[in-house]
Amino acid sequence: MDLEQRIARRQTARDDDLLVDLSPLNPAVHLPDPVGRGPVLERLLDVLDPVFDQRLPPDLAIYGPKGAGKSALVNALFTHLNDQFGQRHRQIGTTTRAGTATDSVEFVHLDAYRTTSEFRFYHTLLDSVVEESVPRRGVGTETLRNRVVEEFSSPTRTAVVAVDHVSDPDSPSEAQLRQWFAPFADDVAVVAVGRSVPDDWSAETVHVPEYRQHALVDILTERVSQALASNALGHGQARRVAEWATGDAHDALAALFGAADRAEADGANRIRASDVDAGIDGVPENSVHVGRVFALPENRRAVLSALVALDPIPPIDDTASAIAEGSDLSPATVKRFLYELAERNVLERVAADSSAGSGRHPSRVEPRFPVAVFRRVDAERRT
DNA sequence: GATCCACGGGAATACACGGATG
DNA sequence: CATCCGTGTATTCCCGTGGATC
Repeated sequence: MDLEQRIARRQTARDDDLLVDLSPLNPAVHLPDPVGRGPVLERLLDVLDPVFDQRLPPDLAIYGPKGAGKSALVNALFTHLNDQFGQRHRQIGTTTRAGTATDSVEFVHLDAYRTTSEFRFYHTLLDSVVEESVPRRGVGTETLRNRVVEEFSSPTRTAVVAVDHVSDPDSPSEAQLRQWFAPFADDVAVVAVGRSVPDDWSAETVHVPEYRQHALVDILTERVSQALASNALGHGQARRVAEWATGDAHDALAALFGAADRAEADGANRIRASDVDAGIDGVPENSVHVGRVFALPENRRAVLSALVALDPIPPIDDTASAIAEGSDLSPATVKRFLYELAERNVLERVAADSSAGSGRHPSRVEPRFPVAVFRRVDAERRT
């Protein structure tokens, strides 16, 4: 957010308004400049140093616990580096390959949650590297792969490709990714971002430790200052949330988002202790990152959207038919999706009341992500 | 050059079987 | 044992694309 936007937001926000703009409290939104990450950034720049001589850096694994800001770091760093080196994209309307190509290194940030098949992998990669749009249908995986290889066969074209969320159960394995990268491995440097270093990783590694208490408070304070009217949140409350979150920025932000959402709904002009309680309460233990929920395919998100509108959530069959009612999916399909989402830990199956008759008892699904954040952000993107 | 159609990947749906439960 | 949930998987459907055909 630039200064002009901030001023505009302040102008439209009246004095007694609690909220200026909730998006800085959305854990899935990355700020352009990470707070309090100087040493790690230095380490990353050390490893990436060859790009300053237009050369490819070594492969790199960035690892650290959930909510430590790995994605935010990579996102900010790659955005800046691309402005610096990715000159190719600045050439307007240039699709010719020969002649205009300059020595440049591109920085591509992929999300493994969204690149679940070989086809999607090549599609996303190609799409972020070429100007023209890449067909999503009617074209074979091999065709896409050949086009990617062709793109990178140009001697001046190289890229640093970060793959976020590797070695997660729902992501393709690192070995799998290796295989997909293999046809043009000499022309790209791979940055694997995840909770741990992939097995058999022989290249560079950079560890991103979890936030210290005070660092997390700083982050919360910074984001709150952009999101809420001044003095809307006491310092003690920020500390309390940071303490509860034990270094996990995602959970802390989600809790504050929920607190602000509730305070606003109540017409309060500041965040009260009870709002913080409720906000914390609205973040499940071992919560799934909301960004992951938003990365789900459109129809799954629509199903979740309808699910969080149900209160209370009935047993699965009733849930499925209630959701199917307002969509063009059949109840059987919705049910299938719900089980699939539970399998992927986005939802949790819990025992529904078991007093009913014979046979196996149905269950119910509960969200395992911060519902307040999802609900509000989802509603916004729908309008 | 216009039209047609087979192809490909993925999503939706159907279906069947295994196993939990009383 | 009867019943019905959960899950794996086969099948159908969808829909752009690009080459074949005329």
